[in-house]
Amino acid sequence: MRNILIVVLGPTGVGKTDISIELASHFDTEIISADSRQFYREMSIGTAVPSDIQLNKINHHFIKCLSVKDYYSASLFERDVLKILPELFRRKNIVLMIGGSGMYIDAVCNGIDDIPDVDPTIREKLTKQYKEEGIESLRVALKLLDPEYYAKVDLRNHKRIIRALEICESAGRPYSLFLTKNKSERNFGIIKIGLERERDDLYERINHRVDIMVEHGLEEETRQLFDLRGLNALNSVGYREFFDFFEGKISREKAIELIKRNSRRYAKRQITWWSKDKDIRWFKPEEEKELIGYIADSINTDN
RNA sequence: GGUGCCAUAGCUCAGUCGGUAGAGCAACGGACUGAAAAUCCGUGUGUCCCCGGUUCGAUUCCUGGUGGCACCA
Repeated sequence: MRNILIVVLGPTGVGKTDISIELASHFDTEIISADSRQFYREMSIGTAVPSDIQLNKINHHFIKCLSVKDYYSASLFERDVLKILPELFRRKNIVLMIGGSGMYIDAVCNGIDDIPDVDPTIREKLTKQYKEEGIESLRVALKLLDPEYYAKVDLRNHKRIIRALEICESAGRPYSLFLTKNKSERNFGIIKIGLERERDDLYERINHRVDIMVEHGLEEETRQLFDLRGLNALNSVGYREFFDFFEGKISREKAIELIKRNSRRYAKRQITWWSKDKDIRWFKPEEEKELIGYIADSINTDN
């Protein structure tokens, strides 16, 4: 039987964790987390990592394996997942990958173009330029270095422009030359499962989950990370809002309210990301039997 | 029971000296290749409480309801 990676995705708060534990038990396998914030061991409460009970019951990978100080990326995730998969497939025919980080999931499923590494000081320099001279100066540079990308990039999004510029400068060639969009071949099958809920239901769960996080000590977890708040990993929902509270910019109540709102908006962005992926088969969380049946059928048909 | 005030977007409210309406928040839609829980773009979504009346035309003025609030009993 061919090896298969079963990807379970869905917006934040939809109930991925609980179902993934059920699925892993049922199919007797392990879980790869594809959540770009659950990687960090300093961030537990605010990222809703699986409970210790769940972690003890099922073998998890890529949970709390990094420090917020570490650099990480979708590309590194692709590399690291492809590195451990052969060993997992030696033990199990199917492996679960659960998460909500669309780009990370795509990197594993489709691959991501090979683009040279960049010296961090180049990005720092460009970021400084952006802050001091504004986005127009970045546009001018990009138009010169990579007119092709300039023509199609969102010229109001400084992160996209900085990314392109740092590659141009670092590689000495236009960024657009590296973007092949070719899909990588994988030597395993992939089944994508999406979990969905009615919007009202999802938002209610998100709001409630934030209250639970606060009860469980999110404020304290965040306070301990205050000095590191400039790090990218901490530019995350649930953390940035509390940092603003600690700095006196907003009230505690406002911070909690904003965590709820920003979580809802994040969920919407996730839904948008997956809306065009026709390979995803969507299920409601209560359709667990159908879901298990679908996976079992897929395993038998996929060759 | 009486008197007064109010009723407009999901919420809080503004406004139209009569020509079918707009702010904030919330919400909705979209983009996305090593920062992605990031970053960026777009969109008012409305029986102006209800039934009548006056008027060419009523969300606006008038009668009567209904609901809410306040005060007096």
